[in-house]
Amino acid sequence: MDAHAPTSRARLTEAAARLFQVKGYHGTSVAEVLAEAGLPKGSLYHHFPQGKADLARAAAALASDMMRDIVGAAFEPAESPGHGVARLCEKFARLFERQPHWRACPVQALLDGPLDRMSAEAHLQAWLAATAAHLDRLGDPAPDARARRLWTLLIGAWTMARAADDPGALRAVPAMMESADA
Amino acid sequence: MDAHAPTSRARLTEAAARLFQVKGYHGTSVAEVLAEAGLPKGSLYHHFPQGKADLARAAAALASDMMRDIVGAAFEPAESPGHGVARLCEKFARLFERQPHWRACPVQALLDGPLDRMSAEAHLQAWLAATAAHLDRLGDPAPDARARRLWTLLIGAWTMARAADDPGALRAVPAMMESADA
Amino acid sequence: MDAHAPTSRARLTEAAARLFQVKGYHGTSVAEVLAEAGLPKGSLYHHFPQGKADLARAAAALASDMMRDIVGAAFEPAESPGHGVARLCEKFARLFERQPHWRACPVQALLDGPLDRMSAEAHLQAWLAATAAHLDRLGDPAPDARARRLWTLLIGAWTMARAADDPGALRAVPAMMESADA
Amino acid sequence: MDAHAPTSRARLTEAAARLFQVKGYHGTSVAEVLAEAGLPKGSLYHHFPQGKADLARAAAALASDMMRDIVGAAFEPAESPGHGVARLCEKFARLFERQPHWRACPVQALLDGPLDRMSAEAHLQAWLAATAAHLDRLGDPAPDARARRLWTLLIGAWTMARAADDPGALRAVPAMMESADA
DNA sequence: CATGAATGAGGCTTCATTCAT
DNA sequence: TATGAATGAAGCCTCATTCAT
Repeated sequence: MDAHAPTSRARLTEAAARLFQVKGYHGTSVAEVLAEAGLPKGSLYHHFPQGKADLARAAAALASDMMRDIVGAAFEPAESPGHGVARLCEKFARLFERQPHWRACPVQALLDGPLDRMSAEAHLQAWLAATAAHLDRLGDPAPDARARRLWTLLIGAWTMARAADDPGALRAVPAMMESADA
Repeated sequence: MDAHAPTSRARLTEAAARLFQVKGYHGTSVAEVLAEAGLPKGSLYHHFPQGKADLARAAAALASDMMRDIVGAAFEPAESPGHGVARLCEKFARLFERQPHWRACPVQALLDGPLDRMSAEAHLQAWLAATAAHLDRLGDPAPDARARRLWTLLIGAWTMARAADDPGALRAVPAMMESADA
Repeated sequence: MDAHAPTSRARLTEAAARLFQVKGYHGTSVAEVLAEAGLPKGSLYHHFPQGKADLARAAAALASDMMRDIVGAAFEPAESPGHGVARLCEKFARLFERQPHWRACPVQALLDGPLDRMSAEAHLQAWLAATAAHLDRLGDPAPDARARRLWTLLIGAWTMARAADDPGALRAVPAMMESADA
Repeated sequence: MDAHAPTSRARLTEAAARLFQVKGYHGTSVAEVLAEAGLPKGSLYHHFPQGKADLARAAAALASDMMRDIVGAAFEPAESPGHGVARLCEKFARLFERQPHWRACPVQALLDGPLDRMSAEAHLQAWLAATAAHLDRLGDPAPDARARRLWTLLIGAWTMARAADDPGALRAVPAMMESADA
């Protein structure tokens, strides 16, 4: 009702998205999600009748929407495909540095837990499609292949960044996009 | 003791490596590991006094050794860096197709569970170093950068292959290594 | 208020009577009752301030009234005690066949849940008394004993019918009433 | 191992049989069963991997065996069918008086909870068969019909005894067996 | 009067681990 | 050494009920 205070459902979804991303679906208890959201025990099943699995689906949808927004915010002011790629990688590097739950690759969260593979792939394809659309708009001659290449590198780099506890791998992605020797 | 029949400890480690890779550390119960290994309930703590965490460390070490062997087997008969890369990607694609637990990216398993980040990175660095050594031997002018690029792409491609339920992404990696436009 | 459309209270009572009879008081949740009645979550406590226990009392009263009506409908057109008994047993057999919730013996429902034993016995005595009155009117020489005998057999036969998934036991009651050898 | 101290499994089964008979399957919590058996929380699933439903099956089997023993003990010393019937009813009346959990009709317990109908009927048929065998041995001319009649009356009488809080109904069964006018 | 949201106690079950044999 | 039994904390979920609107 109140547009300013987030609803209980939204708080649960946000808390779940954060926790599942860092600790995984099985590594996160619903009690933790409720505590993170600041809600009492019984309030989960009112908003998510299917329980934890429902929560995972909502969290994945939220993460997917956020990712689409981040891609949009990175590419919209860009003046060239390369500029957009650089902006996106830098955004991810800063998220990695500043927000603990962004240290885990958001794509991995889609593949853990009860989200069926088809839904996970649909989310991933949405990100690829959004990226390709921006690349196309900016004049990239092969937007689909470039988007796929970019995301392949991003996922791998994110995993390496996490293992190294350093966002350097994410910042190295633009150079890897430009040349075969980087 | 018997060098031909796998010992109980080895069977536990192998079962754990398989299960942790697919379902994650928190998604796998010790009961499942014991069932997969075909061993009785009480036998875990004889071989792994620290319990599940011990098992995770042993499983990671086993997976790491296997990966080093796979890299070696791919690069040793290779006649050029590109040939080695192609052989490695094809090996991974076939593992993905033929063995269910290889559908999950083996690097991800290092980042779940109680393995400390330093150990996970050490395993990953070992794979990078082994790959770089082979590339160097085969005459690659920038073996470290190429190894890093290869593994970044492999990790990303593996994740995409899993989401798509198709090893095509892994087979596309060699082309991505060669040119900035692939 | 509307005499033609059943009120919310009546729909709740009927739903509860049906469900408690089949699944028992503890086996039925208030959410199920509300769903069966097609009413929203919050509406129970407007009609039954004491909640589930209140509902159980109303359901028992409703079942008791229905039973008295069934006994009346069976015996009123009867031309002899035996005819009335036969009609009553046949009615029960048909209810058993046609309405799922009549597969469970209605007397059992009185003994589960928060209905105090005195109330349960009062309902049962009312059925016995109604039956005895009809038998007396039809000229039975020992109406009380015959009513008691009839209901003892009916309760047992109903239980057997349910276990056998066959109303035959109910249809066998009239013969058991007539002779010691049936 | 020790033949004198009942095993944990036996204590659980006995506790469950008692509690399910009085309070019903849904009205009894596993915590209550464990408390009644004097065992800690985790010990149920070691002996009954399927949990509460398994416990219900074991409890029904135990109750069924006990009933067969009671029937045997009543009829073996009997000198005639009528004598056996009288002894059985008196035994049940005394159980009703002396042991709280025998106030509930043991047949009803078979029809509550997860025991499938076929199993419930099998138990009931076993009691009928045991009773008929004894009646036959004692010279009853129609043992099957008489056994069926006896159990129909017993089940009904037990229910009435419970409602009345008085075992009189059970003690009235022999007379009902003998004559159509009782 | 009517209702969706909220609430926390308690339900059943699984867990990793320890113990007695 | 090897193992089935034991253990209780913690897991997810359902429950009957109350409340704010």
